Amino acid sequence: MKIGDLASVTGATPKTIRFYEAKGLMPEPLRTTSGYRSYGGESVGRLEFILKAKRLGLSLIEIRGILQLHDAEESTCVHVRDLLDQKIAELESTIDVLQVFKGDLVALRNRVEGLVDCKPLGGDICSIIEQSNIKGQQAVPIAASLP
Amino acid sequence: MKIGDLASVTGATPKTIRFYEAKGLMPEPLRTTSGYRSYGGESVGRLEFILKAKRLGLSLIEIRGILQLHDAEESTCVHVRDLLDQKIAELESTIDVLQVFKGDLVALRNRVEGLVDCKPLGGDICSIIEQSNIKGQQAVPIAASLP
DNA sequence: CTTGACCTTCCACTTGAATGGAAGGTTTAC
DNA sequence: GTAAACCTTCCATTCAAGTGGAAGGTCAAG
Repeated sequence: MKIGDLASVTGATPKTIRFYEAKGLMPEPLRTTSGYRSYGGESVGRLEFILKAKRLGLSLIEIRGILQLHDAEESTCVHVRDLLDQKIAELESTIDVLQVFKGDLVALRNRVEGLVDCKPLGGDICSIIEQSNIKGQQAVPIAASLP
Repeated sequence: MKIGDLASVTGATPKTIRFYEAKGLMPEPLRTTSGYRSYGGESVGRLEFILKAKRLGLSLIEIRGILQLHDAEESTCVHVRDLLDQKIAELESTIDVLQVFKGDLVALRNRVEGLVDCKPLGGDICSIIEQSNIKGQQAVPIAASLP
């Protein structure tokens, strides 16, 4: 099975498969005499596992950690469950933050409901923003990339 | 006012101020004879505006758009309100996605509650992940960077 | 006069997960 | 036998919003 076959079976691209190999997620496959990567059927499972784990929100680093445990023939179960717990906790905290933030934005938005022309007096640039009072040091990243 | 003064008044760093200048958010300031940037008081307002807008979750590109309207002496109000509406809609959709996703993760987590050793049979790598069935093509980015 | 705190420009690096493309070798289909 | 479709490696680029650091100029205090 060549890299393009593995790619089309799993829905990945050859580029991505080589990238996962370089990152230590996919093992180095056998090569044909001409140097082409040659995969066995087990590679399909491995790659599908990676893609599935990615869909669970695990990073490539985390997935590599699981695969290394597996490759060392150690149980991955407890480790993976801890990872899941951690992801759930992160999700909860993210959702909380976003909800508070959305509340702030909605409040600001409602306050400026009727404005049509707010060309500000004095040196101000935009009174909507200048009258905002959002706490926090960092921007909240919104919809960075979603499924 | 030198760049370090502007930085300490606003809480930014000189690096960041130069960066905003390079990106077209801060105008090119006057220079002293020795080449030092020399800012007037209006620069404080401008930079504070940028920092405030960032806290509202606007990107530097979006902020630059507002500033360009302002610099062209056009009203920014309707534009900014639209931006706010858009951010709020994005937030809502993000929160929805994260909540569904968290539900999926919790369900999966509960299903594997009692497992201690899940060394999988056959060619499987980790039955927790292999028994997952999360839809969506992309990973969900969790807590990428929060305030 | 020298030390240290500023300032200047420019270039590279960070994170994460790939993707784009060049230059060249191979295999398959007709 | 040749053209298309693959494959290889390697290097650069993407996105965002900066940060790190080097090499060198300037300014104020003591």
